[in-house]
Amino acid sequence: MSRLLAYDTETTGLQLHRGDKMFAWSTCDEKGDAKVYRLDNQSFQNKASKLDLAAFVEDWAAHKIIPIMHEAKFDLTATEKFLGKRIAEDIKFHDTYLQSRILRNNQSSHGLKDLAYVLAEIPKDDEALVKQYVRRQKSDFSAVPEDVMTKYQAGDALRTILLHLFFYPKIKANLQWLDVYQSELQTAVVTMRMEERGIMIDRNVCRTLISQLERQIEEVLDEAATIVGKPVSLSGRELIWLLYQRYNLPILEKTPVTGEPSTEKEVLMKLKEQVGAACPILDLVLKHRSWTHGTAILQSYLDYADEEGVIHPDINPCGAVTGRESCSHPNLQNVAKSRVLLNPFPIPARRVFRPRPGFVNFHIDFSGIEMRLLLHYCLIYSGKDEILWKIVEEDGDLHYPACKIFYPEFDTFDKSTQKTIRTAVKNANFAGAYGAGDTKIAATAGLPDNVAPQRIKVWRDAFPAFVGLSKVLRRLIVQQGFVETVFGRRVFANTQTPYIATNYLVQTTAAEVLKRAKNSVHKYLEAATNGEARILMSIHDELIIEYPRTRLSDSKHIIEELSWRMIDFPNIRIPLKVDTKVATINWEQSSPFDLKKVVIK
DNA sequence: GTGTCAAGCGCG
DNA sequence: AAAGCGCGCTTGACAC
Repeated sequence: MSRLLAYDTETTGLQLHRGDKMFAWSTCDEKGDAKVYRLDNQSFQNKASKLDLAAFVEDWAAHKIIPIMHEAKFDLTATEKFLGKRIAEDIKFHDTYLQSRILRNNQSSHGLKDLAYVLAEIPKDDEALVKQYVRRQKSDFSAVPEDVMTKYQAGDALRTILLHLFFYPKIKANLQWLDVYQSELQTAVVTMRMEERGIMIDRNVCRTLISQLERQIEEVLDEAATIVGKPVSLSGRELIWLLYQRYNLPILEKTPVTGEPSTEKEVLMKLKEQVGAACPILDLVLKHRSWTHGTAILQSYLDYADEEGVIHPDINPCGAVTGRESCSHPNLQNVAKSRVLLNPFPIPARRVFRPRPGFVNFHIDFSGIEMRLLLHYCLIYSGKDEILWKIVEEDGDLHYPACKIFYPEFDTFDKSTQKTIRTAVKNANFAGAYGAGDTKIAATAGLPDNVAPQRIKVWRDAFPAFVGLSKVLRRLIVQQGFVETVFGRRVFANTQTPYIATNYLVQTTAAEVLKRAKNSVHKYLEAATNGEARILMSIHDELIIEYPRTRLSDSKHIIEELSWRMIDFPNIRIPLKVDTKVATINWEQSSPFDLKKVVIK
C-alpha cells in the first residue's frame, strides 16, 4: 500500500536551469503531520543530507510513497537537479495545481496560498513574514531564520495535502476527468525533458543582428531629428505630441483606459494611408518601434543562453485559462517571423535559432485545427454546413467560400491581393464564429460600409451551422456556466461574457489535442530512436522536434509514424491533418518535408 | 531604487 | 444591445 505525502521544495529562486538550487524540503501526511528538512545548513536542527533525500526518493520509485506537489514540474526539477538524476518517469505523483486548473479553469488564481485561503480560509500571512526577511536581507529564502522558515515550509506542505484531499476525489469521480488529469501529469514530465534539453541559438548571428538593428535605429533617429528640427525620441509622451500636435494628425482611436490618442501600429498604418508621403515621420516611428523592441528581445535571448548557447525556457504546461501552455524566460512562443503580412518592418528573430550540431529540426503543425474543431462542434451542436465538409474531404481551403462571398470578384484578383484578402477574410471568419458583431466583421474583412451589411448577411445564410454555433454555446454558458470538450474537460466562463464560449471551447480542445499528441510523440521517440530525437518546443498547434542527422535515412518512416499518432483522436468527428517542415540552418529557413520524397542536404 | 499599470506588440 | 480569444515581454510613466 502506498502512502500519500505532500512534498514541497524550497529553492533559492525560480530559475532552476540558471543556477537556482533547492535548499530544503517539507512533507505533510494526511493527518496533518508536517516535517521540514534543511539541506544547506548542517547546524540546523532539522538538517538533512543529499543521501537522506536520495533515500526518500527511492521510496517514491518503489511506489511506497506517492508525493503530492503543487506545480510538480518545479519540485521534481529541483529535486532531480539536486540529486543529479532523473526520477519523474519512475514515480507516481499528484499535482494539486493541475487538479485546480482542470476543475475550475477560470479561477482567478491557482496559487497554493490563494487556493488554501479561498477553500479553507487558511490565512496567507506567513508569506508576508518570510518576504520581509528576504527583503531586509536583500537575499533569497535561504536567509530566513530557521524557526520562521520551518513554519512557512510546514504551512505549504499542509496546504498541499489539504488541496489534494479536496480536489482529487472530485476528479476521480469522473473517468474522463481522471483521464484529462493523467494526460496533464504526463505532459508535465514530457515538458521537463523539453526544458532540460533546451533550444540552441547562434550567438554570433544574434549579436550581428543586434548591432545591425542598433545602427539602423541611430539612422532613423538622425533622420527624424532632421525632419522635426530637433532630436526626438519617437516614443512615449513625446510621440503623442509629435503626431497629434506638431503634425496635427487626426485622432482615429483612443486608448481604452486613459483615453490618450492611440499610437498603435494599426492606427499609424491608417494614418499613412490618409496622409501618405506628406508625413514621412510615420514610417520612422514604425521602424523605430519595431527595431528597438527587436534588439531588446534579441538581447534577452543572449542573456538567457547558457555556455553552449542553449536556452532552457520555463514552460507552464497548463498556464492559460484555456489549458494552453505558456512559456517564459524567455517566451519562445512569440519569436518574430521575418515575413508577416501587415508588418512592414519585421525582425527576422527566427534566424537566430539553429538546430544543434549534428541535428535537423522538424516542425510539425496541425493544419487549420481551429477551423476543423469548429466544424466538429458544429456537428454536435448546430449542424453540418455541407459546403465546408466537402472542402475538408477534398483537402481544400476552408476560407475560400467566404472570400468569394465577401469579395465576389475574388478570382480575378492577382495572387498577392488574393493572399492579403484571404488573410483578412480568414480573420473575419474566426471573428464571426467567435461572436464578433457585424461592425467588427466588416472591419476585419475590410468591407466598405455600403456593401458590408448585405455581404455579411449572405455569409450568415451560407453557413448557418458555422454561424449558429456561438448562439448554442452561449446558451450553455448562461444555463450551466460551462461547456465541455470532446475529452470531457469542463470549460467555465463568466456568465456575463457568454460569447467567450466558442473561443474557449475551441482553444481548450486544441490545447488538449496538442498536449496529448506531445505525450504520444515523446513516448514514441523514446522507443523508436532511443531518445536521440526529441521534442524541443510546442507552440499551440506545432511541435519542434530535433532529429539526429545520423538517423536521417529513417526519418521518413519515423515522421510518418509520428504524424499518425498526432492525429489519432477517434472522438473528434472530423479528420485532423498535420504538415511537416524541416529546418537545417535555422528556424527561419524551413522547407516543406514531403513524406513521398525525402532529400535533406 | 522597487513595484505597478497601461500601452503596445510578438506569436498562436 | 453588443461582444473574438489566449499568452509574455518591453517601455514609459508614476507612486512608494
